[in-house]
Amino acid sequence: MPVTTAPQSGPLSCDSCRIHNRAVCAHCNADEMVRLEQAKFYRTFPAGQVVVCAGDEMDFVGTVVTGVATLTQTLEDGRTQMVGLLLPSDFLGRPRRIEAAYTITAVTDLVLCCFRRKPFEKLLADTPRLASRLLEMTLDELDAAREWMLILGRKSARERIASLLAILCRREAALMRETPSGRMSIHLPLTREAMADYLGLTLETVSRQMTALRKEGLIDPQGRRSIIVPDYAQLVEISGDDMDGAPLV
Amino acid sequence: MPVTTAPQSGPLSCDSCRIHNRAVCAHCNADEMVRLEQAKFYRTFPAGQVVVCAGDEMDFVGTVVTGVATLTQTLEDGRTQMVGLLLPSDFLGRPRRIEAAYTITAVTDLVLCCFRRKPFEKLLADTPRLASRLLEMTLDELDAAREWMLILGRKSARERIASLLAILCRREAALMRETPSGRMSIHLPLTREAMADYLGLTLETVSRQMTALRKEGLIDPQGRRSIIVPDYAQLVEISGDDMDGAPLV
DNA sequence: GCATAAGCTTGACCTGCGTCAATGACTGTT
DNA sequence: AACAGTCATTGACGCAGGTCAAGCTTATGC
Repeated sequence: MPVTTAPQSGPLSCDSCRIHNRAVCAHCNADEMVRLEQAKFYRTFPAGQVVVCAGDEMDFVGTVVTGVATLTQTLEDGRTQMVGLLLPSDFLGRPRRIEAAYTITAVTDLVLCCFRRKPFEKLLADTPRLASRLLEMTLDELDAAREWMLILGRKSARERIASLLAILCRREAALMRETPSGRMSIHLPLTREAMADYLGLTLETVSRQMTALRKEGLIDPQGRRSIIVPDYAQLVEISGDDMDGAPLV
Repeated sequence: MPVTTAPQSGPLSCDSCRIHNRAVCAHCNADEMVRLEQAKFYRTFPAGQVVVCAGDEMDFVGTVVTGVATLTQTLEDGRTQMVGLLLPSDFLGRPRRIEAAYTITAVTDLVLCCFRRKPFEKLLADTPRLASRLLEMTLDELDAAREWMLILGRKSARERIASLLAILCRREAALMRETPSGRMSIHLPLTREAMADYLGLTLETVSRQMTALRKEGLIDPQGRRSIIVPDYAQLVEISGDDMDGAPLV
């Protein structure tokens, strides 16, 4: 499988790391960063590759540096539900757990900043600032999961699509340290099938609703991986939310 | 509103606390427990009462000592989704956040062991064992939320009901420090409407599926708040899971 | 260039669950 | 006993979204 976007792998320095300020190491001081830098190592995965399968042993934890990965759960008969979408700065793996609870898949080329699990647990115990940041991030993830539960439990297909696009807008804006508004252009790394797995729908339904939104002028697809949202507020309007939602990471 | 089960409120000692070993304070040593004991206070709520509304200021955090509470989210048009079910030993509130993100409601008479938010944040910062336990509990809640997402996104009504009952079996067993198996009797504190809010269904659908499961002999309701499960394994069977799921808290 | 595959769109049809509505069961009150 | 209120059950009906199937677009390999 060819690597289409060159992953920035190799020994990056934490000084120049573009996700440091949002990652698990964000609150560490200089001394602590030295220790982290000594223990870290990078791993890369090409688009489409499985990072770990649910149930497999996972002897590392890490942070997404570039690319996108998904967490998915599957029933015996093949029904699949995405339960996490990992974007740059998101943390993966769980301290003190050996077996992976979910299947992690690289959906684009992926660069991870990793730590072996045991040494990371030691660092966690010795570095309150690291532990406190991890708690904060986990609580944010829990909030995101709960917003997602509302989508899965109570929203129509149309509202679900709009909700997903709105979430991606907010993420995109957060990266630029802005609040989402007006006309926006977002990157959509997911296939229709991945969107369906995210939203608890079938890929046909996703496709139909995307077509409908396009025809109504609510979205304007640019090629296969990018979308222009002419009016963010309008998107939120039809997502069913009343806009006062927490600033979802 | 009459109090039907006498809440064990009043100044309980942490020594005799029946949920200590599963609560946020579980890993604290004697010194730390002294400090917690000085800061704690109990609050009680009668069944049906709202503890806090989403968006309201919440100046405390706490642990469920006895009773059951729910976290719910609501869309403007009234659609409601439960996003958390708080049983004894579960933690509520979020350090460093003032506004409640969800509506918390007592579904039975409820006793909470509370701390004012600010002092608790101080304790968290000074007590690694407290912080580490809170992280562990939050990660467990995140796992539970993700299992729930699979239910909401991909399971049929029948499977959802079975999943909920299986989860309650596991919780019931965990309380007794056993693994669920064979014939079990579980307490069901939720109304049909609350079950529907949990499962992303309507109360009519819940009622119909409960009737169907009863007629098939998979459950045997005892009055309105209690159910006998003749065969736990069979319940898991029809829940769609393949049984190897994580031991869900 | 063509071949193959992966992903997307669209149509026709069907079904599981939601909606609306009536009735029943239980509990506490006067 | 009669009642009022809450919660649960059951039926009739309709529709949103699932299923199955065909064809289209775009990308990649030879």
